[in-house]
Amino acid sequence: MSPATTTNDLQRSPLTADRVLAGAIELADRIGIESFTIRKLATELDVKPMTIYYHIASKESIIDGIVDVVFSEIDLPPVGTHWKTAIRQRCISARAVLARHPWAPPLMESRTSPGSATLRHHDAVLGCLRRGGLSLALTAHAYATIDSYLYGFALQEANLPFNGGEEIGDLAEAILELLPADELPHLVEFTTEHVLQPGYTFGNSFEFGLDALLDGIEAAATQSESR
Amino acid sequence: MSPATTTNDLQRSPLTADRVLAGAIELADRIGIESFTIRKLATELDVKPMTIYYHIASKESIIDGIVDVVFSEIDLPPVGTHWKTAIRQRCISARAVLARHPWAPPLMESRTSPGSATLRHHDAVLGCLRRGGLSLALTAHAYATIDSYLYGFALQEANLPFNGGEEIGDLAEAILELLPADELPHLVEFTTEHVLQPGYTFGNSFEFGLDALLDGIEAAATQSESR
DNA sequence: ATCCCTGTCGTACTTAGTACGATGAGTCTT
DNA sequence: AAGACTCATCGTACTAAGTACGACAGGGAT
Repeated sequence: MSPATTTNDLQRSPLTADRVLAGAIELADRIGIESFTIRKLATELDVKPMTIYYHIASKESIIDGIVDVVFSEIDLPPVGTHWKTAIRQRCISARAVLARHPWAPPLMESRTSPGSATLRHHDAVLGCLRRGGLSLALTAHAYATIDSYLYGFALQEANLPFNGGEEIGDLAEAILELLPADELPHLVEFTTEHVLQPGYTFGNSFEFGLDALLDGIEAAATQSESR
Repeated sequence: MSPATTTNDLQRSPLTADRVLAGAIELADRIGIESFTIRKLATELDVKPMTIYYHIASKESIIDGIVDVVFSEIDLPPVGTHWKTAIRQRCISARAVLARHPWAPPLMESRTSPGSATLRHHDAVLGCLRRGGLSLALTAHAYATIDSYLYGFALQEANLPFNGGEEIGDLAEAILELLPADELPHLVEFTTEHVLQPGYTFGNSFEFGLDALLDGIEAAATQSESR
């Protein structure tokens, strides 16, 4: 048997930086970013830890890389649509992406070396607002505000101590037993009469807030136009 | 010399959980939460690492504790004021507090065992909205939305790669050199014509967004009232 | 005097990031 | 074909950090 054709590790295609990032995202999605370690990633990739360091410089640069991948997954605001609609679509896409990657929100705004997908994303959003007629100053305000809402919402949604709609009851009841009901009447009311009601989901509030925000921004935009 | 009165470590009052938390906050403010270690905290408190573990259960419980302290620093919405004004005040106070403790935003919404100050804070905000006449459902939406904005903004503000108004130029220019200007025209325009202009601060956008949001919520509230 | 409680600490184990250099499999040159 | 060079992988080992376990000192209380 010729040594080139019949090896039993055919799937041993050489590791690449991209495969490291893909594996890292999968692992982070599964176990969370706090328990994410190079050693576990190596096991996941069927490789020894130090092999990873041939392809990437450090754990930090892996974080940089996967954050950029997350940005690349978010739909850009479509061109040729009214800015409000376009931004709305982009925000809804972003929320879906961030829900897939709950570890991402705290990281996305804290990277000091943005990747190319990140830069392209920001450029597209800025372009959308500018083409919509917003001034530079208003664009800055709008972008800061919208992304604050987006990341804040995703941050909260990702970190809720419950995930679907089952555990929430147990948790809420456990907390309710701990806390002095007479001192925290509104929290008790809120929990029992709203959160514990069937059908409640935190995520329900997303579009409410998004629309409130976009309306407010549009109002400010038309107002500053006519001034 | 009597051994009781003349010791040279008079300040050696026994360590308490509160002093551990206070020291932890100071240290985190100074060096950031990522480099915060029990060993450094021990040095700061002039004590050996294991002494800390007599007063607190784990590093995680320190985090729980200092997050609760941060909540306690935020002004509660004043009672007897219109909900919009009261919430506005509370948000402005919160932003100031979170700016003092830049490590806090990503943690505040991710604790599964909230402290008593945290619970009291949430109760006060919920009470403010309810007394303002908002329905339970609208209160939930409003609270989720407002806090999303708050944490998101603080998160971004805390993680900006610059701090005052000086380094921003260096950084922006460094990035500008790296990125292909013709592919990212809006980002280049935004950076050079707005961010690099004197007087620009990210924080300027806070009240703009806050008011846009509160206006939007108020509109939704009056609309659902008259329905 | 004995016992015990409280607060502090020394030692040591574990997990994790990663520096350094060795090694085997191609590939290229002469 | 033989040596040289590159690529990708890995073994070893150092360092930093969280923390389990138990020793120990000093000051009551019996």
